[in-house]
Amino acid sequence: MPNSKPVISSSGLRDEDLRQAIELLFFAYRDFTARADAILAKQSFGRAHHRVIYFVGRHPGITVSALLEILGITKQSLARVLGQLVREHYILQKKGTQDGRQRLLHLTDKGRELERMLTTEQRARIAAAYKDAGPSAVEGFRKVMLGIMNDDARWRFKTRGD
Amino acid sequence: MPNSKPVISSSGLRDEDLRQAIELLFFAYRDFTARADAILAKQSFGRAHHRVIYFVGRHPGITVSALLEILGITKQSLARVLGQLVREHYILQKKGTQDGRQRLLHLTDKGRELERMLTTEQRARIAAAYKDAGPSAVEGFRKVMLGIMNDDARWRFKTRGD
DNA sequence: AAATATACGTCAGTATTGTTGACATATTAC
DNA sequence: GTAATATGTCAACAATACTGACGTATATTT
Repeated sequence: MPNSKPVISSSGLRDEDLRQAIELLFFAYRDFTARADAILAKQSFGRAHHRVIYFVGRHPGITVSALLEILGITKQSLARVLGQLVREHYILQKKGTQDGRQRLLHLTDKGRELERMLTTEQRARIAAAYKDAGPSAVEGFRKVMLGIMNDDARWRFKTRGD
Repeated sequence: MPNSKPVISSSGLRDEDLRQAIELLFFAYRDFTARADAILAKQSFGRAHHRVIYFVGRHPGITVSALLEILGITKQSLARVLGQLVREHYILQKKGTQDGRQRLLHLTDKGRELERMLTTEQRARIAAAYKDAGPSAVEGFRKVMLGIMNDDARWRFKTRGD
């Protein structure tokens, strides 16, 4: 006799498949971040520092408030991490020319070097997975990931590369 | 003239694509976990409680050490959260019959109810993304996610559903 | 020019989740 | 009987997040 009847949720998809997706996200994310965390620990930085370094590197001249929105954390939470990175010269703040209230964030050479160290490992991991899976799988991966995130985050990707 | 020459990494993949993947992971995971966190906060539980509830629900009778390996945290970290869930009757511990040292973990009805509350939202999110993306995209998503995680985690999926 | 809004910083207190390290107990394996 | 294993527990600490309140500089509005 069959193992058991597949449970079909109201969406018409098998419950098992949906649960598997939850776990794919959990394990992929857990392992994806683990190595960078280890590197960071050596400099007594944490994952939060990594994220700041990453997004400042990605968007040179980003404002503090834009960074806050990306990270989805509070000003006070960011302040501790960002303050550290600025004091230790990983990040440089430049007063905005158009709007003098803004503090535009840039990586220093030191910051860029750390950023490279951290993401090299992650990029290699992605590259291996992409090569193994093949281009059409990558396209599917992108579609599903975009579908999972909120609308706000989604159009961050729509304006690029597509 | 063209925007700029695409940077090709040593893997033969465009650097931009690899960076985009990093961000897809970040935003999808961030938004995926956000709602459940909100529900949990109302019961003064956190994400750690969710993960324990989830994996015990997924693997009834799981041992403490197996759970520790899945979660990738220390015994002491788990103890606080698990102890709470046991004291408040979300999880039941049964002494192992084969090995009397083991404490096999099970959800109670109360625990199952909380589990359902938490994952209903997440399953709906996945279901919507899957439906939108289509079956072949889902297959690609699975391939890439499996490629991203470590080998240990990967064969957790190989024995099921495939 | 004065009032208001915005961008950013900072202080203080608290919760959650994770870590190390050390030690205790029950049970199984040799 | 001794050693290994599965689990629990105490204590101290660090990272990351939160809320709430207040301060300062600059822009915008009236």
